[in-house]
Amino acid sequence: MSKQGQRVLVTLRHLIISGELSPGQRLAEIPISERLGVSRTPIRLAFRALEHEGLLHKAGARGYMVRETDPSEIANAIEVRGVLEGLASRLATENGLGTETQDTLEDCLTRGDRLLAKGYLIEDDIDEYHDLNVLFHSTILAASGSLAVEVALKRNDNLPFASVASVAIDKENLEIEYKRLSFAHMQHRIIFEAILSGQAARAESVMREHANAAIRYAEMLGAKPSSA
Amino acid sequence: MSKQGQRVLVTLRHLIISGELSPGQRLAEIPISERLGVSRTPIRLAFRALEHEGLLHKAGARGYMVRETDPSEIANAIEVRGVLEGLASRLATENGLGTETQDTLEDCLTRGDRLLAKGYLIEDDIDEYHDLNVLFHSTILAASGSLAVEVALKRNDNLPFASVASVAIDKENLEIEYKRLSFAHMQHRIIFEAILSGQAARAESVMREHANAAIRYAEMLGAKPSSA
DNA sequence: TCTTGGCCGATTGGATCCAATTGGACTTGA
DNA sequence: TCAAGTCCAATTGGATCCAATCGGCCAAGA
Repeated sequence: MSKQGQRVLVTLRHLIISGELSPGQRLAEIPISERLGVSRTPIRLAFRALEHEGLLHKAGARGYMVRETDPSEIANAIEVRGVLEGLASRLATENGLGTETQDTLEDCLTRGDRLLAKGYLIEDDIDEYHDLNVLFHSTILAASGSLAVEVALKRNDNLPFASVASVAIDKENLEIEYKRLSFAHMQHRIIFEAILSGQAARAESVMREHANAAIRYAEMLGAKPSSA
Repeated sequence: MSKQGQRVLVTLRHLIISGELSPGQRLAEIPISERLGVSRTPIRLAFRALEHEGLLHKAGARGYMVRETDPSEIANAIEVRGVLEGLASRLATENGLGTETQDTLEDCLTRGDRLLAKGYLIEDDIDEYHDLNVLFHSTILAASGSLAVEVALKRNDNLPFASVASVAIDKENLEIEYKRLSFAHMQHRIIFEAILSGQAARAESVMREHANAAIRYAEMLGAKPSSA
C-alpha cells in the first residue's frame, strides 16, 4: 500500500481509538476526505479496511459507523484471544522451537527480568514492557505456523483490552502495575518452559488464562481501568 | 456493499478456492477486471478484502499473489474451528438456553434420530443431515451471544479449506457415512445434554473434539477424502 | 562478456466524473 | 392534523483519467 493510503489508515485508526470520532458516530466519505485533505478514493479503501479490523461497521445501506464497544463483547473478545493464543502455544509446542525463535523468547524474558528486578516501575518501563510483550506473543504465534490462527486473531488487535497491545491499564498507579506485570511475566516464563519441555497442554492452558492479564488482573488488584 | 462488488468478491473467492487461480500465481488488476467484465475499482476493493481474509497476500511492491496453502493448514483450520465452537458451547452453557433455542436443538436431534433409526442411509439423507447439522451449530453459536466468536468463525470459513460445507465427504460409500454421522450425532446429543445440565467444561471439550467429525472421522472410517 | 546506467512500458494509487440509489422533506388530499 | 406519495438532494459505487513508481530490457563501456 502506498504512503498516503497508509497515512490515512493510521490517522483514522487513531481518531477512532482515541475516541475523537465517537462511538456510534456516522462517517461519510466526503467530510472525512476533506478533513484529511485527500480524495474519496483512499478514504473508501480505509473504511473497508477498518471494517475488516472491526473498528467500523456498516450503518444500514449508506455509510459506516464507529463501532461502539459493548463491555460484554470485550470480555468475549478476551476469551477468543485466550483460546486462540492457547491453541497457538500448543501448536508451537508440538512443532518445536527453532533456535532463533528460542533466542528471541529468552531475550524477552531476560528483558522482563531486568525491568522487574529493581522492585518497582517507572513510567518508561511500561513502554518497554509493551514492546517485549508484543514481541513475545507474536513470536509464539509465528512459531505455531498457523495461518488460520493468525487470521482469526487479527481482528482483536485493535480492540481495547482484548489486544496484545493493551498493556497499560493504569499508569497512575505504578505499584499495582508492578504486581500485575510481575504475575504476567511469571506466566510468560511458565509458557516458555512448557513449550521447551514439550508440555503442550500446560502451555495451552497457561496461555489461555494469560489472556486475562490485561484487564481482569488489573481489576483484581484494584486498578481503575482507562481505555487509552 | 453493492451487488456488483459482492459478486466480484464471491467470484474471486471461488476462483481461488477451486484452484482455478493457482496458488502462487500473481494477480494484476487489469486482466482480472477484463475477465470479470468490470472496471478496476471493484477489483481493487476485492483484492484488499481477500488479503484480509488471508486468501491473497502482497507480492512485493506490486500486485498480489494467491496464497499457497500448506496441507497442514487444513488441520490447523479444523483446530481453530474446534476451539472456537468449543468456546461458544461453554458460553452458551453459562448463559443458559432460551426455550426457543432449546426447542430448535431438540428438533435437530429428533430429526437426526429419525434419519439414523432405520439403520442405513439413502443419498437424500446426506443433504437432510447437512441442513440439520448447520442449524445445530449456528443455533449454539447464536446462544453463545458472542459476536467475537461469530466473526472469528466466519473468517475461518472463508479460508480455502475446512468449512462446514465439507461434511459430505464420500457420498458413494453410504455405509461409512452412516457410521460417521451416527457418531457425530451422538456427540450432538452429548453437547446438548451438557449444555442443558450446566456442564460447561464438558460441552466445550466434546464440541472441540467434534470439529474432527468433518474430515478425520471419515478418514479413520476408511473413506477416501475427496477435496471438493 | 559482464556490469551498470538509462530509458520505456506496465501497473498501481489517487482524483474526478457519472450514474444509481436512498433518505428526507415537502406537498397534497383525506 | 396526519398520512401517503412524489420529488430532490446527498451520498455511495463504478468508470475513467492522470500521475507516480517499479521493473525489465537494451545498449554502452570496462
